[in-house]
Amino acid sequence: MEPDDFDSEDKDMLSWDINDMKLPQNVKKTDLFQEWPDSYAKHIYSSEDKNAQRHLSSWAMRNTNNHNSRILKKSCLGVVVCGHDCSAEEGRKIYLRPAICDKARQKQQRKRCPHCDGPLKLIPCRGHGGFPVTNFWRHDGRFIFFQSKGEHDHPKPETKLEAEARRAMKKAHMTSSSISLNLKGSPRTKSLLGETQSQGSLPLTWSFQEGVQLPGSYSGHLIANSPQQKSLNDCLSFSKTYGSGGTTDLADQTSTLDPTKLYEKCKLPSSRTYSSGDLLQPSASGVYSDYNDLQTWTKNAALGKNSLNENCYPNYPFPLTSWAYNFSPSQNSSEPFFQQIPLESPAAKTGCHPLWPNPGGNLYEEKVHVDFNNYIQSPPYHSPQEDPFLLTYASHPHQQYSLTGKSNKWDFDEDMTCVGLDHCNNEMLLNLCPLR
DNA sequence: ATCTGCGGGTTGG
DNA sequence: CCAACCCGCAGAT
Repeated sequence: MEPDDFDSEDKDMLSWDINDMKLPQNVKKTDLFQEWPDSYAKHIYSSEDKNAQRHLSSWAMRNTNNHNSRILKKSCLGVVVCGHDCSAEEGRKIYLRPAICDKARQKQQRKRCPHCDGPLKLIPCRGHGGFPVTNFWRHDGRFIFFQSKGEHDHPKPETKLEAEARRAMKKAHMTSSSISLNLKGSPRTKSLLGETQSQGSLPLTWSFQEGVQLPGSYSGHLIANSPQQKSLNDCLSFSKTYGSGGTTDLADQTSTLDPTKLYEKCKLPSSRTYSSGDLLQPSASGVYSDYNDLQTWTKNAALGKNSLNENCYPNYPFPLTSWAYNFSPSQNSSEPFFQQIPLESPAAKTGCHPLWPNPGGNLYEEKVHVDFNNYIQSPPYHSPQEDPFLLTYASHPHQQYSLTGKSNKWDFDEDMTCVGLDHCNNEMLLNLCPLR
């Protein structure tokens, strides 16, 4: 707050390097957790920040041995795309999250595209001098220092939450498969089910926007009353939508899914109460500190894209995953915060919202909704990198990243070769403080 | 079944 | 010496 301090503070915040013997300890202001750090970013988080404690990132980061127990190093695995570059409805592409574990990744690559059944291709990250982008985490004193090296040269994969949500969905589908057969069995639906069962990958490519609209304004409901029920329905509608293009009629299926299970993980953050005003309160958390973000948000809202949904997710408590992150909303200035938010957990992605009580805080354990988005996605205004999932909305061709064949930005030169690589581990969660 | 972190070990610059 | 990576182990989900 005081200008003077600010300057010196700023310097401290930027002049350090993760390898320095001593890292600044006079940090007055810690950063809000960044879900999609990119481009040589540096952040100083509070040691209380759960997301930081878990070394989370929405990029698929695997653990890398740097033979330094004090500094945790992780490298990016890139993103898994359809080898046939298929597009779901509306031009959406599929960007799956590479499994972190080598074995799981190999297995994943043997699976087929959830949409066209084509082969899956791993686009490796080469954003750091041809090597994967690396992230470093170091716990020191009351802070957790984060440093990123390199700039991701591929689309964002679905987040961990989204991937979990997918799995959950799949499970739900399996569970209710018998029923579903009777359900509206549109061709689409059927095929999806089949895929799901045989492939294990996401079943669908649903359209996020259509399917996920939150009912109404989000603001009020963030916490609303029976969010769970609602969300469940929403969730279901997703899948259904995907199949029929409809929207909410999954509710009827809901009952078949064993809501109990779905909700297990989905407790809404009951303790938190957010008022609609929270959404735009940048100051409180710094969330919307970025004017552009706000602008974008506004724009979306105007467009009727339910920005909330996209950005903040309203209340969708989608049961599928545990959402746990509380990312701060404003990410790199380059990322509009809504990038992916569409289906993803709102929280997860952007951090924007009301559901998060304290942006740097830990929501971590809350669970949430789902994010299907990843899978396919299409957020309109992002830059390629920003969109994790899929990206393209036909209607918003601007930044699509289509991986079209070889002309794409990402050339899969390695075509399937990449598939073979793997390593294991990485990304986020857990490690509550290993690094000393 | 996976994720995540650790650490031994190899390879190439 | 450093960086990238492979591999297996162990604890936690």
